[in-house]
Amino acid sequence: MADKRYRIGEFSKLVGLSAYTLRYYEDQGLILSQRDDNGVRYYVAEDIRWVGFILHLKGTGMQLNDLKRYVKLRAEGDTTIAERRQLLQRVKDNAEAEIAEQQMHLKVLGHKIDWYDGKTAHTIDDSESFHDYLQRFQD
Amino acid sequence: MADKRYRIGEFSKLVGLSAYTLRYYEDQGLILSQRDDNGVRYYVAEDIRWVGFILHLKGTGMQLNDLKRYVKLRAEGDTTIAERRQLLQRVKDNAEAEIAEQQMHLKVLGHKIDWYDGKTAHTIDDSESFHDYLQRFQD
DNA sequence: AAACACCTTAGAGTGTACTCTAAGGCAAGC
DNA sequence: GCTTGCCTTAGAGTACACTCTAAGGTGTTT
Repeated sequence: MADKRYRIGEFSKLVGLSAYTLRYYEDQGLILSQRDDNGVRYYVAEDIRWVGFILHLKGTGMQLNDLKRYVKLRAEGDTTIAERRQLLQRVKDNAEAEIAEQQMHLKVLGHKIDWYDGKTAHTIDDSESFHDYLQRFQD
Repeated sequence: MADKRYRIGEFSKLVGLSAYTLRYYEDQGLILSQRDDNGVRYYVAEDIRWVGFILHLKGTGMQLNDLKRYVKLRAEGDTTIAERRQLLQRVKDNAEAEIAEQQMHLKVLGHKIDWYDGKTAHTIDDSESFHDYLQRFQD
């Protein structure tokens, strides 16, 4: 495996981030790239995995600031593992709380859709407001 | 029930939106308010429920634009019920897809935390990278 | 030799949803 | 009579994460 080199255009398609964003992330310290003899960026397989992991973190709602802090800690070596773990745990707890809240809101939205269906099918009395209807599901 | 009137300051605390935001939402057509003899806004119990519902929709990730469209349709009367239902269904599908994605990302984040724990407790071999470790959970 | 892909710095622009200020004014309560 | 809370319009500011342009350049491919 002669460690294939990907230039920014190819890498961009590979990871699904624009070249702009890749340079921006590099500026921000999230990504590193190597350079060939002409100063042109290139990336290797390892970088695909790293960007992939960053995208997992971003996908949980982790913000750039926290991501930067995480990357900084990582660069400081194994002594920061506990701190990194803690940071990720906080992000995880946060994300889970947000999902729980969203699901609660979705429940109401689902009831509203059902209510429309009931009205349309006349299986819900014309006089029953959505607010009254919702009361039926107080659990 | 002499329909208690809430002025914007009190209402703001009640629904958890700043007075600025309430006026902004009114500008945007999401909320209506009534006025007393001096032109001062007031809200009634029904408005609490309406704002509550709006917050449920917002909480699912529905954007202001869609919210505006929804409110506009609502104002057009019963003939738009099918369209409203469709709009809400789209929002619901979207939200559910987003949650599913977030949960997928959260899974990886969870594994990373476990991996840190394994490293710290030395139950994961020093030589095993996170990427290798992750392979164990390919389901 | 032209087209193409890349490089740089610095800064402007985009979208979303607020959030606040300025500058004027009215009405009720202490 | 002063403070407090409200009113208006219009516009500026904030936060986040990009996204793009300008204006110059290098090196490779057709």
